[in-house]
Amino acid sequence: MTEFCKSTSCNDCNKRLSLFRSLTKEQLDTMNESRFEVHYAPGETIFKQGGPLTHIATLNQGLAKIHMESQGGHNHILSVVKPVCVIGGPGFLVDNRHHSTVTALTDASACFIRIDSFKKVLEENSRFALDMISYLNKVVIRHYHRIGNLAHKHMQGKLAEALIYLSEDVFESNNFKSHLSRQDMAELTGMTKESVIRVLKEWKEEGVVDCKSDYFEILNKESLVKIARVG
Amino acid sequence: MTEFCKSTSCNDCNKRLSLFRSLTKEQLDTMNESRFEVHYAPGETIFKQGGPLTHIATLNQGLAKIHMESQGGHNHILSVVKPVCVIGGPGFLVDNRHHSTVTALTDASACFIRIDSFKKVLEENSRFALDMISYLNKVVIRHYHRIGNLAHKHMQGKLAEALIYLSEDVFESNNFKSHLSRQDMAELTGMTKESVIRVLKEWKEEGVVDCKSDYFEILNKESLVKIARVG
DNA sequence: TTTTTAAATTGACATATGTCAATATTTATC
DNA sequence: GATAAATATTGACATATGTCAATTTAAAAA
Repeated sequence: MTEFCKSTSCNDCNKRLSLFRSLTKEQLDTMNESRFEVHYAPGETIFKQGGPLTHIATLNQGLAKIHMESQGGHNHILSVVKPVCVIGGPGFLVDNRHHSTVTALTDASACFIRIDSFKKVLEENSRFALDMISYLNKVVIRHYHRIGNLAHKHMQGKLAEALIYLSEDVFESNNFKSHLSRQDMAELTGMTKESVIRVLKEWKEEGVVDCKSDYFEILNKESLVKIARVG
Repeated sequence: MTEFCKSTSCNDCNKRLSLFRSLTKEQLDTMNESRFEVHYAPGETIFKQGGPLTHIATLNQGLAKIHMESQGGHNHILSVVKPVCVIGGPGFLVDNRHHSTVTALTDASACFIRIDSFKKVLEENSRFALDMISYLNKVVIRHYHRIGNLAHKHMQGKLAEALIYLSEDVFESNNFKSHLSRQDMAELTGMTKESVIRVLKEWKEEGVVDCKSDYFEILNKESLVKIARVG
């Protein structure tokens, strides 16, 4: 059990999750004791909103969307995540419930760690706890921007922000296969799928962004950034 | 210096901030060493977005709004805070910058604690660190709802959510003096001030919410909740 | 008080964006 | 490959909501 903990590294790139950098071998073992891996097909649910939060998970392979189902039947995607990341959920140390649903967009695998193991290590290792606080603060900063975008922006601004987010934060490339349907894009931006289609068409004609199915290519980043800023 | 730390209690109600419940006398002293109090008049800036985050503050008296200035000249209010609360900011342990501006809405006083003192205590006291993680998770949960509201709701739904937020989370009463202008209400909901006025007028006629200046009274909570849910 | 300034309100109007239905295209299933 | 199902696209249309200017009211200053 002292072997390199799979739950902290990506199956593809073997990149270590920076959040876990401060853990000792013993602490990794503590988490490993309860650790198990699960594989998912596209569309399968990893965590369900409202369900009990008994485990923290790390996404080790594939792509997933974190989304919320809200009252009026409207859904919104909070983020798109790739390996290696923690998909714990903010119910941890609060109400032990999931506040969002996590769904695999591609074939994916996740490692589950019991929350009591996770908590134990947090208590033991103050460096790890500070890293966790830093991680959460980064999430909050992202939410700040998200709220700003949604509150006072036109479709073009919101969609531009979303594409820049996918390009920079998720796929780290100007052309990428998003694995997101038009409906998903709508739920990521707070628009309707028809509006997403119209703006994408407009940009295709203007040579700003090209797209075919769920494949996107940002042709004129400068324009897109300007659109995102102006709103 | 072993006297009861003002920075962790409200000057009015003397309520202790639950986040600080686990601190020992020595740890309170550590924070007290660098602690100082500042008084503000309405409209004065406590923290400025973009400025250096050198201190964490606790709001001990008065009311403040946490808001963002964004690119297109549009502002949005993230939250309205009352004593006792931490107004640290998510730049802590990230980039040590402020990501929002904090402005006093009434006469207010805040205690400043140097971030190195704060960090030192977080490192020493794992219970405190876990409380901090719990606190941040609660913030994230609130943002989830906020994002949901902004993304796919009509004016009525958004304004209803805002009034319920003020009533339940901030003022804990069905009638309250908000200290918020119509413009502030607009920035809290992602609407224009004109739209805020129109919806409030509509509700006044229907007997759902009464308001005069910045004083609000929720007359029919049930209706308001339904409006918020339907969107 | 009077004067000045800021904030709130109202109305007319433009338009951005959602809704709905029809069609086309892609993907899945047999 | 043929059929069925899901998804994407297009167009016509309604309306919610922002914009702008004028007016009223309230607050601050003199």
